[in-house]
Amino acid sequence: MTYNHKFIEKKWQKYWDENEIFKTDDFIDKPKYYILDMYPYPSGSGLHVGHPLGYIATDILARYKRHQGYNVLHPMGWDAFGLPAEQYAIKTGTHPSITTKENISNFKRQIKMLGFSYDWTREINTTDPGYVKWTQWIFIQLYNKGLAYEAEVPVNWCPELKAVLANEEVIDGKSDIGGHPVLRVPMRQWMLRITNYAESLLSGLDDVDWPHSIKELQRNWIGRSEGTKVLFELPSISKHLEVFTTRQDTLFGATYIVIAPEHPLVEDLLIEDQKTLVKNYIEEASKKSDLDRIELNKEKNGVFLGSYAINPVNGKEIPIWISDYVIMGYGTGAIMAVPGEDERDWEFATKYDLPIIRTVEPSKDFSGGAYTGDGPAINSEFLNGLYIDEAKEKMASWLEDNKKGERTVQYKLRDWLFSRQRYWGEPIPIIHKDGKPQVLKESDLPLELPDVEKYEPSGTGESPLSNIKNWVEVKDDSDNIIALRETNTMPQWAGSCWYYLRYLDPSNDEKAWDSEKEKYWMPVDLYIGGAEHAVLHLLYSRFWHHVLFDLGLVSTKEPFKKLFNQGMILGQDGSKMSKSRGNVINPDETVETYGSDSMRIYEMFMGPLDKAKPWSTTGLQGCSRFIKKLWSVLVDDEGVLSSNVIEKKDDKETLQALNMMIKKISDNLDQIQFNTCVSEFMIFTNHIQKLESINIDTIRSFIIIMNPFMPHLAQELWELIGETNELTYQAWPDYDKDLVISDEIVIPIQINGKRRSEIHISANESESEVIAKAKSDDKIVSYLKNTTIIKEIYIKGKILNIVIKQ
RNA sequence: GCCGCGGUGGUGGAAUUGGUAGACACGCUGGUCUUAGGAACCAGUGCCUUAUGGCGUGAAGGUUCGAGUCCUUUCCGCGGCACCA
Repeated sequence: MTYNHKFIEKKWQKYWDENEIFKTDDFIDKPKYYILDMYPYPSGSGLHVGHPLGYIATDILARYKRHQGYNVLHPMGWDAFGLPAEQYAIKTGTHPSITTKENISNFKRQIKMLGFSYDWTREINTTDPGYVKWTQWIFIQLYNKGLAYEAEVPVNWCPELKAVLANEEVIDGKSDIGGHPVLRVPMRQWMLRITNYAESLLSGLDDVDWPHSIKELQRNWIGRSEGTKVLFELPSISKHLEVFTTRQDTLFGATYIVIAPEHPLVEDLLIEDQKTLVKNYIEEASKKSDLDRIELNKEKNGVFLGSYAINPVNGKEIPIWISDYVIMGYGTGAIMAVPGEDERDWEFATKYDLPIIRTVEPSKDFSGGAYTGDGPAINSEFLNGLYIDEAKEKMASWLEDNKKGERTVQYKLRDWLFSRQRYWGEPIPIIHKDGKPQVLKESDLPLELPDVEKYEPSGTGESPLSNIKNWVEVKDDSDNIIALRETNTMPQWAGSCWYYLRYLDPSNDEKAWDSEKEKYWMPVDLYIGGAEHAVLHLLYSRFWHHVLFDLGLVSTKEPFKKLFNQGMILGQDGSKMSKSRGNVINPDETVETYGSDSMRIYEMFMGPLDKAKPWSTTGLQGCSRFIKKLWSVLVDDEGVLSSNVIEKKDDKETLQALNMMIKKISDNLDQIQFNTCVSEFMIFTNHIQKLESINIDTIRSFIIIMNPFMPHLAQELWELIGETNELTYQAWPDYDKDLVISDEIVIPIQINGKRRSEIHISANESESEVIAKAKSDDKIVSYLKNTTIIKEIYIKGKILNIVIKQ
């Protein structure tokens, strides 16, 4: 009987469900292991085969850890607020909650057909009122801690989407979703003070086991740089201008100042003669979208304001210009230009014929413009001769001693724009009374979304909620004053900032989570998901977690101890899977034709989990063939256990093969290397296929170690060998150290590092025996004729190299 | 431009971390079986060459008894950031 995946897979999925095999209890007396997937946004188009890649990996590890005796928490849920459901609502009038519900049920069906061992009793949905309540509650904690505030800020306004986007949602001046142009428009927004946590978020990276590249990405995003704030006197208006620089050592070479067009002192510093020019320039600059700014990147433009500043180190008057290559959002929005040592300043100075003074002696072979390398200081009085690091130190001290500046640290990280002018998101739990914001009482949570007739944003940037008068207006009975609800909603990331905490206690109505449960389960031991969330979700959720830690609400500073990014599965043509390319592989068809075990092991067999690799249907067929082969080796034509599987003692070779496989699979699982595990199964299967009979105990161990990868097949075989204990909780087999080495070893013999022959030795032969044997090998004898042996290098059990001279 | 990652057969990829390069699989070739196709099974398959032998991990150098692995230079690809002072 050939392997019937349809019947067998359904049978065991039903069994797991009905018996709640994967339900996880809190506080039981086993070491805990929390293994988390990045939960999906349930889109209308369903999964393609790339989506479950990470879920297969976590499922394998979750099952492996259960075999190892861990209490495993492995939950799944839905990130269900978001734009697509809302845009669908705008088009069709269908309420997003209906679309969301349908999509979730389709996603759940697809995820379940792959036989994952989730504890579905902990399933969460970010749009459930019971979940929204606590998302809003956390917002209130942030607000009360002074980390949420309103501000009139230039935002990324996308006219096409009629929405304001976060910096992270804008790619090259276009919206991440849809690629529409994005403009800079000032609007009232809710902001979260993530910048207060810049240092904490940066230093926390040292304590987590994350991929090097993701840590670097976050470090770059936070963008810490050390320098000084330098005070330049402005004699014409009797004020000071603050400038941030990391190159205070070049201060003697600062020949002019550039400030951002939005800088508050522009107005004061502007002289009458330059007014028209400057006003025009500012207007042009403010109209530019991000896209324009990038396109105009090549040519720097600016205008002289007409006023001068005093260089604090030598008292010289230097002109003040404006240019949009200086941006208001970073540092102080003003720079001291040192064309001698900065390429941008060099370009600008050359264009407008501004003076250039070198303050670092370029190396002899240097022939360019700005010199950014190291060298002794020149033209810099008390700094002359000092190299950059020393000169920086000395200048920083001089500035501090003379009250002309101070050392500071700057970050690139900006505050997080937290409001969206949308319907389908968590309402921000704020009312505006007498024009002042107030948070809702905890007892008023959750603040649910009202029903609306039109989902379209108002077009002026206000959310559809602003049209619902009887929702927006709230009358307080005590004073009869009408207060107005906040009509902005939270961005999609809000729910995912803390969902991993809700899994710990998903139906608690009294608290967001029970603190004893939190202490038992946290931190997440392993978190697997796509690298595209490197600076969005992963930075935002760390930020919330750091705040919750400071509030004493969680017990660990970092939420995710170990992070692993799965790679993408590409189409058969090697390009990204997408509908427009027509190269999408549907998992429904794959599972229907080949079964979920085949799909699971194929996705693992394709290559390293973190690499991008193309789908191959013939490769999948190979895995399917392997499963059929394995089945036919162990099960006979009538569908019962093969008569070759018996009580007997296995030959040594088979025992070695088994123990070798156990060792390699255990080692590889610990290192998240699944492709080689699948090879091991194939090698072992090829071996036992040749045997006339095999010990049932060997098969029992084999079934346990294959279970994480091919759980349906494993369960069926487990039943066929007559086992009645629950397979999921069987102990992982140990390997016998003496049996992972074969008795007979092949030793290659090299002459001067080139392989010339090989000899067979037994494991315990001594060096001199091996050398003697090698020297009597026919080929080696001929190579050694008429030569002198200089050296013999023997690496035990591995290789022998004989170094000779002619 | 800056930061990070990577380049191994016709293809996906192995290689105990300095010790037989190409495990395992796909594909291909030949064979067995079959009316035929498919499936299954057996054998072969890095390149050049007649067996012998030589060459081979993007390229060029270096360290070493020995380099895919370490060092230097260089080329190419991918991901991220991008006037951040």
